[in-house]
Amino acid sequence: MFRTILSNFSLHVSLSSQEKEIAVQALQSKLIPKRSFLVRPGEIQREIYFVVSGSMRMFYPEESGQEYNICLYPENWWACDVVSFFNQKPSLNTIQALEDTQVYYYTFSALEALFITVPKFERFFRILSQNGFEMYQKRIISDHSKTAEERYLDFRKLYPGLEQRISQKHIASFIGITPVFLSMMRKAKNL
Amino acid sequence: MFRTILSNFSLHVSLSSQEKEIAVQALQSKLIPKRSFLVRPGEIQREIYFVVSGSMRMFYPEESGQEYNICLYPENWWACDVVSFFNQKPSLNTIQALEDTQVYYYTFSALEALFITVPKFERFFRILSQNGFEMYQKRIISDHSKTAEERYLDFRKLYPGLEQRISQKHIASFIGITPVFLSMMRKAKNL
DNA sequence: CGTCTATTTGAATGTACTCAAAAGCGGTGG
DNA sequence: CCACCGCTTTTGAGTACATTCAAATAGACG
Repeated sequence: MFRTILSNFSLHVSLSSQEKEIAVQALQSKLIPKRSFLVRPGEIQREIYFVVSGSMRMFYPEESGQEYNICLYPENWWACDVVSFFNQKPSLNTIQALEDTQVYYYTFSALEALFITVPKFERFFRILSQNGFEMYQKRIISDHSKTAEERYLDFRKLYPGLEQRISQKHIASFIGITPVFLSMMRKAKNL
Repeated sequence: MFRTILSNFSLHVSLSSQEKEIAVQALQSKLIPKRSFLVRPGEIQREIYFVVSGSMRMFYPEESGQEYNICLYPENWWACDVVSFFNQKPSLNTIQALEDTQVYYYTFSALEALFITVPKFERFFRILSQNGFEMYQKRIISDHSKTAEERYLDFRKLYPGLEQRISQKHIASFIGITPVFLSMMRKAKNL
């Protein structure tokens, strides 16, 4: 049952079976219906989610009503406004389920407790944050150096198969183009 | 002498005079000549720099020879490839002085020692990282939502006065446009 | 089935880029 | 200290990439 999350932990730390047990005990789980929200601007992110199935997005809702997808979270991704969660300060963003989504999650306080009992997890989540940091740095470079087509292909490499599960407008928003242009491009280039 | 760095610390942590003393003792300082390099791709970032005067840039050097400025660091900024430094893994980027630059710095091991004697500094540098994280997230949204002109004005707000000290091609690279277009835009709009 | 949203299509437009050449500026050596 | 060389910025013309607006079509959901 906890196979996927345990193998995710093992990407960065190696755990004894006892440590695995402790980590798993502290987890909670829930099903998030499509279109429902986990965090909204002004709220503090109090939980960090591991996506078992389904997918979510984090977006910045501009005053104009425009939404900018910052990150997509399919299976095996950790979904969370990292800045809000680790500083327990209000989020600027919204996290929303794009499909019915099954998650495991730690509350902030459960995670604090886990850090004390099994300090390795501090390392794990530090690496997780740093990977996010690196991913965003690369996105900036990619936005400055690549065409929409290249960014679309990068999206498909980063999130294999996801393009068949979520609407094109969310993909367009993620790569920073209009849905209209994504549609034209896909047709013109047979993508 | 350490006024600027101490007031920088006090943005996020409050320190006793003894703690200040310890922090300052662990600092080293050096002068980095214009155009010289602090980190190069493949090297591990072993020091974290506080800019006292002058300025530096971090850029990603593409195979093609093209360079993409990821961040600019004038006075009172901490300059460092965060990912390389905190994980002590090879950097992908280059850090270079844009002017003769005076810095204070901690080596990685000096900082580790400081974290043990004055744990508050762990908090300080965690907040520093998270601020970087947040800044990059905002850059992505900005790249997806704003025009070159708006991004140029944002640049000038973020780095007051810096536009008179560094070459336009570095500004253009930072905001993700060509130097030619920056020049045209500044003329057309009297910026 | 009907409504609402998402996608497609087309035409016109705008923003930013490329290429090329000229002008400006800064550092270096004679 | 001046002259020259190399790099940066400017200027102009032509082009490409991506957007907007609008209307038609297709899909999803109650």
